[in-house]
Amino acid sequence: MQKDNKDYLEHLRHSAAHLLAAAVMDLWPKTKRTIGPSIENGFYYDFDFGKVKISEDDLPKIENKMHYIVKSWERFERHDVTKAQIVKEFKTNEYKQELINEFSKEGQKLTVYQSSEFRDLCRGGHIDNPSQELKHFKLLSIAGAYWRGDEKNKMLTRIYGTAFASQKELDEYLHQIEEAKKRDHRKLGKELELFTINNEVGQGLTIWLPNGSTIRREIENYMVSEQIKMGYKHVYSPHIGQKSLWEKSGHWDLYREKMYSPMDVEGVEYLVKPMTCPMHIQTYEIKPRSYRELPLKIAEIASVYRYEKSGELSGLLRVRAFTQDDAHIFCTPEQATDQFIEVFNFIQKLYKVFGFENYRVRVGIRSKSEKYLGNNSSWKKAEDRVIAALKKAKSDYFVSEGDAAFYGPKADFLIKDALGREWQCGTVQVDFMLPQRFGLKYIDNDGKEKTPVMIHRAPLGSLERFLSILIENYAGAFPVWISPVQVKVLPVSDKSLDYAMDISSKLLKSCIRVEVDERAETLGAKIRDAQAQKVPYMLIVGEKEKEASKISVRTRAGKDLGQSDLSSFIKRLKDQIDKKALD
RNA sequence: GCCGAAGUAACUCAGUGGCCAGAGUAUCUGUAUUGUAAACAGAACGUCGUGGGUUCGACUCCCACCUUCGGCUCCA
Repeated sequence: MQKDNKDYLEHLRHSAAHLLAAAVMDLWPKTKRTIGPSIENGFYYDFDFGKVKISEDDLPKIENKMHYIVKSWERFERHDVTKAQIVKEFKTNEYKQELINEFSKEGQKLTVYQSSEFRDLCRGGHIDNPSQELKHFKLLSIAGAYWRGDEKNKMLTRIYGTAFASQKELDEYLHQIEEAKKRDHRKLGKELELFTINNEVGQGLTIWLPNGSTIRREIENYMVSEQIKMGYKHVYSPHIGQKSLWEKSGHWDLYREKMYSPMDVEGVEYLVKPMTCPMHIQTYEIKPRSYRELPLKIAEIASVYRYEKSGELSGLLRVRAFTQDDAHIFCTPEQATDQFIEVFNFIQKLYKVFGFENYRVRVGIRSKSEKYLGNNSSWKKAEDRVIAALKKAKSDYFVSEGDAAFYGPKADFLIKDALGREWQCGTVQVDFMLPQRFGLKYIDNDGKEKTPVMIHRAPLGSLERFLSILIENYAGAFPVWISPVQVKVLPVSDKSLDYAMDISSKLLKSCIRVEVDERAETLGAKIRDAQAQKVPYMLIVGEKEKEASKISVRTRAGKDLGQSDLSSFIKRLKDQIDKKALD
């Protein structure tokens, strides 16, 4: 098999997982091993260590053992086994027993793969000769993981590692991880003074600092103006509302664990809003609606509050108060597909503007569970509608069972952060349930009352999450249109400070975000600091520029663009801002 | 919430069971007035995450808690 082949890498990593298990069993013979697949960037193996505590300090020891064991592994031998044989072999391992029972029930053939002394229940997918090929691996971390991914099950110890065909590729991968950490939005958020999350305010609660607020405001303004062009109507709604609102919507029943406890206001229970749908429904209900008004698109940049378990919080990626670029489209059933496609295309357009190309679309449909409202036929209809719309939009997608909202199927946009982790951002959801529950109606052209369809959508998802990925994507060097400071004026010495202030006020009048570095520092230091702040343009002004009534332009890429006059610089900058040029 | 790790100055990080815990950067003061990535000097800055315990003595050892990080579960 070709060594640069994706399957080869999977086989290599799966083989490494076997080797990891062998090393662990050698070091801690009482351990119960479970499963060890290859994953996107490596592999893992889950163990039940019993009473033994394993920590990251043990990883080098395990790695050494792996290097030792692999020398005697010249092949993976396949053995077909009967259920009776294999049950006996793993008689003290309830996890393997569970797998064996399941596999044999499904009529699968049971196979064991053996290398040297080590045998494992496995369906195959290995490299030919581990002693020759399996040399370049590293164990990376330890984590807890529930058996079969279920919170109700016992927590096992998962050991993560990675393996490559060559040392060079392994080193490159490890280097790449180190590089990615430099783009971490939490690190950049501090360095560039974008936001702060501290414990005085509370876990998962963001304060946007001036720089971050500027970025956010630009994006919000852009969203609002684009949506106005598409016929959206923007509203404002309160942050709390009576609990009965969410009882009516069904959220209280199905989503309660995500909401903060009700507060008592003069004997009536209120909730801090975890989502805005019921509020927007009120805007629909103010008067009888005609089919002529549909689609009615109600939008709001809306802050919502959801309880996330403390261990789930992560920088801006997962917070307890976040802001959605929310909207609800009320339309006729006939309009639903086209409305869905319009939203879908809008999201794709937005992501292009922000420079995201590597995202995936996940279609969430129901699973066999109790957590959904409504009956089978309306669900089937809605799911078919979403998939038909995606086909019509000619988009690639993958279907994921169990990822539907409780009121309907949805399509989510998944974007990767610096470390390659995927996060759900944009979402479009088709909803036949809430209009019914709230008794929404419109008068159709035949004079009859009908129930509209609702489309819930948030193209960016959460501004907090979207911005964190944006920060990492740009490594803090934002496109000019959203850069907190677009131009930094650097006087060569105090002598040119007046001229610098003059330039600055002209830029301000042209609505350019500008700052003057007034410090009595050397020019070199001023440049260095402006560079560290990733300011797109530095204007260097000294005696020469003052004399010629010009400015010298330097970019954050370190390019000296030479002298130009201010008006042509402003014109070029404005143009770049208007075009939302990526750089 | 669960598993594992970490927490020392505003930031990045050294450090040792024993005088008063250090460095660089940032801050403040002074000098230099500077031409495309770091001027020089001085000053100030710490409940060593919090609370208990062991000890003659704890930043260091033990316990509990808090927060953060990597995962799991959950999710925008």
